[in-house]
Parts: sequence; C-alpha cells; structure tokens
Amino acid sequence: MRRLKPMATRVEQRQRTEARILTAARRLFGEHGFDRTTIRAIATEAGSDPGLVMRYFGSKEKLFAQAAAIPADRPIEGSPEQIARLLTAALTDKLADEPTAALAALRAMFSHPEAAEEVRAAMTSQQRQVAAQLPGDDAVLRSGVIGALTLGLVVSRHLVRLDGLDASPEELIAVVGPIIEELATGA
Amino acid sequence: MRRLKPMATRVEQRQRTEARILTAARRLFGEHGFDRTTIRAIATEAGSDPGLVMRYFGSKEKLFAQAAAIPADRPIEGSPEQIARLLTAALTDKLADEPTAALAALRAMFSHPEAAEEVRAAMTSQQRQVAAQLPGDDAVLRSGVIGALTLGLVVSRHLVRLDGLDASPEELIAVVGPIIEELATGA
DNA sequence: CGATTCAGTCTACGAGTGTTGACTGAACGG
DNA sequence: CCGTTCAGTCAACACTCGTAGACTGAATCG
Repeated sequence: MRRLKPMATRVEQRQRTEARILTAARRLFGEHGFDRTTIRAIATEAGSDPGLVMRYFGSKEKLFAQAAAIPADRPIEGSPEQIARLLTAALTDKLADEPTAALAALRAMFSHPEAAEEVRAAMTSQQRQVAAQLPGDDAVLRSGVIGALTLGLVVSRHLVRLDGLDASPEELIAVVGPIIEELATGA
Repeated sequence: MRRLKPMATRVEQRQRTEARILTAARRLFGEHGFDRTTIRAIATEAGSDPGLVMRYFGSKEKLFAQAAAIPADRPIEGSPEQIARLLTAALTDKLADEPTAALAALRAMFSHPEAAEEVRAAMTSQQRQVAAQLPGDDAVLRSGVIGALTLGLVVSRHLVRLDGLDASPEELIAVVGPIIEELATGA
C-alpha cells in the first residue's frame, strides 16, 4: 500500500471543502434568502455535512456574513461629469450576469436586519461621498435618487426579472447613463 | 341581569376581530417579512389567539394573501406627456407615508416566491400597457427603466430608508418628474 | 512506528413553528 | 325556555431548524 503521497493534504482538503460550502451558501442564500436557506441544504449541495459547516463557520449567521460580504466599491471622485462616468461604470458591473455574492446580501436585506444594515451602510457611505462633490443645494437628494435608481435597476433585473430589463448592459446604460449624468450635474 | 341587548352581535364581533387580525398581520408582515412573522405574534398583537387566526383565515399563506393583496393601479393612458403625468402622480401616492399593505408584499417579495410573482405580475402588466403607448423602438426598455426607478424609489424610501430619500414627496417629484417625462417621451 | 490531530459522519436535543381539535360560555333561533 | 351555533381559549401534535457532542479513520509529526 503506497502511503508516501496522500490524495490531498489536510489543508488542501479543508480549503476545498470550505470553498465548496461557501459557493453553495452564496448560491442558496442568493436564490432563497436567509431564512429559507437551511444549513442542511447548504451542506447537501456542498456534498458535506451540517456539523462540519458549523465547525468551520461557527454559526449560520457567521456563514452568511462571509457569503454575503459586500465588496467595497471603488472611491468615486472628480468633477460631476467624472462622477457620473464612474457611477455608470459601476452600474455596468452590477448589471453583469449573476453577482451571486451581492445578490445574497440584496435578497436577505429585506428579511434579515443585519444584512439590511450592511447594505444600507455600504450605500449610504458611497452616497454621502458622492453628494459632497455634487453641485446644488439638493445634492443629497439627487445622489439619493441615483442610489435608488441603481438599486431599482439591479433589483428589477436580477431579482424581479422585470420586462425590458433583460436587455444587454450596453442598451440599458445607453438609456440610464444620460439620466445619471443629469442627476450628477444638476441640469 | 339585563340580557335584552348584548354588547355586540356575533357578526359585529367577528368582523371586528377579523379586522384587528388583518391590521396586525399587515403591520407585522410589512415590518418583518413573511418568514419572520409568526401566527402567534399576529394573534398577540391583535389581542386574539393563534387558533382563531387559523379558523378565520385558513392558513398563514391565505392570511398573507389577504393582508398583502396589491390594489390594482388605475389604467395609464394617453399621450406620452399624459402618461408621464399619470405615472408621476401614481409615484407620489406610493411615496406617501407607510403604505402598509403594499409594503408587506414588497418586503415579502424577496423571500416569498408567491409574493414575488404577484408583485411581478402587477408591475409587468402596467409596464406592458405603458410600453405599448410610448414612441420609439426602445419603448419596452424605457418603460422598464421607469418601473425600476419607481421600485427603487419606493424600496429606498420605505424599506432601506436611504439618505436623502426622506425628503417630502414634492421635493422628490421635483427631481424625478422630469426624468420620468424624458423616459416617456424618449427625449 | 506510535501518539496525536483533525476532516468528516452520525445522532440527538431543545426551541420554535404552523396547525388541529377539544372545550367553554355566550349569542342565537324557534 | 331550550337546543344549537359559534367566537374565543387552551393544550398538544408533528415537524423542521440550528446546534452540540460523540465517534471513526486517515493524515500528521516526533
């Protein structure tokens, strides 16, 4: 019996299993939300075991926190026109296909208070930053509308799958881009 | 012991209790979503009993269906400018304070498949109707963006409570109205 | 090799859920 | 006035969930 090289070292196995669990968690949290996703279902989809999920991630809450962590947006700075361009580019990314991680956060946001706070914090911080650089005394309001528009588009496309929102990101940007620029400059 | 006039007839009592349950259900479904709202909590808030809720409404699902029924929007017809005006007026209503019924549907939509389908159906039908009357070959896309913008504003204001979106409906409409008109006319 | 660590499995517990059915007393109808 | 109906109460059931802990066998290390 050859025992010189094991199929996989322990750390490899561990990393692989954790990754499989995390992937399954993202998919299921994103598809069914926090409450309707069970540790058991995640374990099954990952070809693993509920007890193992608990041991590796501590609790369902902590697993969710890792699975739905919102990647920090790049800083948005410059003239109103530049800001509009940066926001439009960021929106293009968000409209790209199936951002499973953010999707989980988005969906859970409406039933999971902590997730809601995280999304809120992420949006608010970027929005404050943008508002400070926009002209006009309704800058806060206008940057809020930009945020609402962005959120609405992402939700409508990925979660609601609304009619007409299934166009290519380019077509969507062609319609929405000018609006964002208007809101940014205050025209 | 006077027994000629009871405090309340049976039908009165029944109606009152059903109404209390429905009110409590709307509030709790709207605040915590479908899964996190328990029949027990609804019964307690209504000053009633879980068993009674079941007997009157059949099941949690059916209670939710009654509590979160989406009121049909008025038909949207006319020239692009008129359509823009009607959509803006409808949005004004939706931005008014605490539309508990629709709020329950909106929140549940992200975790409760049936609620999602209901919201989707309501939005899609109105959107189709609007798109058919707008000029341009990207009418479907533009009316979709109007829907997304509307959804985004309502969600941002009532559910996320985003910065800047807490302005008065009039201030919001002052910013959003022109955008809707642009999208409607295709300028 | 021998002892130890650790990935992975299995079973079970305690809490909370929707739902059911028996029971009580007051309103109802004849 | 009496039998029936029904609003309201209470206790229990069946089930699912997150979680804890014992156990197994293979990888690891001195």
